[in-house]
Amino acid sequence: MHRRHHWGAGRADHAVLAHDPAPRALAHPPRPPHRLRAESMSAAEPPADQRAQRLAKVEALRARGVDPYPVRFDRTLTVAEIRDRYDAQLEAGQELDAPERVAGRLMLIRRQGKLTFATMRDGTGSVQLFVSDDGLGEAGHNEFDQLDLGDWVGVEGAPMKTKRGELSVKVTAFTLLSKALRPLPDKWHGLADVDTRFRQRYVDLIANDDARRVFDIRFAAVAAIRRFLTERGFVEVETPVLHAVPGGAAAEPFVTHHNALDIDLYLRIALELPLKRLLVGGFEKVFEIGRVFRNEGLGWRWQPEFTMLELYEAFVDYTEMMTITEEMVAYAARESIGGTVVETDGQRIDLTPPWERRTMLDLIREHAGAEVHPGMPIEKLERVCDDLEVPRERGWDPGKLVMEIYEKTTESKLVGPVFVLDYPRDVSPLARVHRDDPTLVERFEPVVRGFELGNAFSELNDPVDQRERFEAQAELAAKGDVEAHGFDHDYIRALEYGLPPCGGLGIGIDRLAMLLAGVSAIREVILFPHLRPEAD
RNA sequence: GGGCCGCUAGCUCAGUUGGCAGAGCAACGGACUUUUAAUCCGCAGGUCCUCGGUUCGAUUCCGAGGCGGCCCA
Repeated sequence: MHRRHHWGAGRADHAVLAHDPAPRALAHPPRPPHRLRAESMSAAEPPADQRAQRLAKVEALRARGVDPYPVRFDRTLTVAEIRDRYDAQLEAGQELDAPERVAGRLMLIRRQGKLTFATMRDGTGSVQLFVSDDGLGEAGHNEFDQLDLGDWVGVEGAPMKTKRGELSVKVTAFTLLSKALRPLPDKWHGLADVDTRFRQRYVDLIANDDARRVFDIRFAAVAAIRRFLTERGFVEVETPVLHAVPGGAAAEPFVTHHNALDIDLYLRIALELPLKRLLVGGFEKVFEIGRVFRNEGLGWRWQPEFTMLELYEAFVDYTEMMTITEEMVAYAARESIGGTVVETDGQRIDLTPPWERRTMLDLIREHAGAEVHPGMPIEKLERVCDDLEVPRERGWDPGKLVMEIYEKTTESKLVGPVFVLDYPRDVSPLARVHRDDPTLVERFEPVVRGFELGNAFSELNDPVDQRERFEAQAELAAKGDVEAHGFDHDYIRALEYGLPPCGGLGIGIDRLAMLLAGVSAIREVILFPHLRPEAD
């Protein structure tokens, strides 16, 4: 049984008492209306600071024995349920007499003489509150008018429709549920300052409807992916975030330290190697959705931590990964945005399978007009680079040059969705050599809107070949490449027990969310993106 | 890391060719019993990001720094 201060008056009061287990008339007898302001501050010199004014209200409430932060409120319906149940059956001007209890945040208040209209929002939507002396009594109405925008309130009242036909709750009792000390941003313009939007995402979510929409899409898509994979027999697993040898991608890791063992550990840069160990162990279809960390700059599509989906399936190759990718992304789109067509930047992109499949070399020919191949003499490739004004560094091998040409001249032009197939072997130390060309690997990236959504291989399962690839990476590391793949001896040992032939796929969940929500910055799809710390 | 741009009231934004700092919303006081970003009248609210410099005087000009944005690497 919980006490609450629930304002009601006159005949409405009895309706409250009838089903309120804590008779508030005993705990908090009605008292004459009074102005908080008059008792807490001088009329001639009101505090300028809105927060101070609201704090004074909190103190005034406490002084009268009213808890401005009561422990709970039992509602009978959500706002959406009120709307579903009563919107169609009420006509303008009609009132019911069966009260409901709803709770939410006050978003707008319109005072019209002796009436007060307020817009209250909960997690499901907004509904208007109709407050009058008739319903709440003069004292209760005065008390209601002490509420501020942003306050959480619980109200009791019957559904009604105003003369203009607006579905409302005719308030016969109310409780302050949580006093907001800070004023909301501009009710029309919302919160626009980019810095503040990300630092104080909670305010962004209150003030900007679009912020909430983006996250609803993201989390609906993630839930859909889980369903999609689970229904196909994939098992969701969890593998360590702390790695002794960071691997599975080309990236610089974050370093941390384990005190008891006195060793440095690395935050994972990919999920890949532990998951493939599971296939060695006999799992045939596994996936993990998890945070990975890469120690690089912040940019419109870069964040130091982001979310990856990786999945591995035994006995299949990368062509099966293409099928899974296009079907899974289309499913996630239907479940999150209701269709497979996304429109952004004036571009209309149809994610309906099947997606186009093109080799990287073919796409470079089309978009850069250059004939390249990782089997070409390196001097020739360097000349192509220079002709195309693609910056290169001394020591790059042919595969790296081809990859760089692709990334600088072609990738951003691909609207897609398109599977870019068959990458140079030199830049793909974990992928199986291509069945038709020893300088390539069986790898693809799904590309949409000019950037890759993920990465997939026919996985390399030959331990001798894998050892040679790691050795090549170690040479790069010795030359100073901080992104070279670490030599993971245990991974080689695992392969020596036998990894079945398998396909693997990684999808950048943040990038997928960007695509589905139609936003162009990764920060928009991450609830609390990293920024430089605020100055004190 | 480099270049350019921004930082002014709680929020959204003007503005000052160097001389008491402006609006809308929010707040505060008032009018209004069916509003919808209500309207109307009145009234308050500022470390003009920070620190230095120039100047009789700096929010404005100069320099350094902080945070953010865009472009480039």
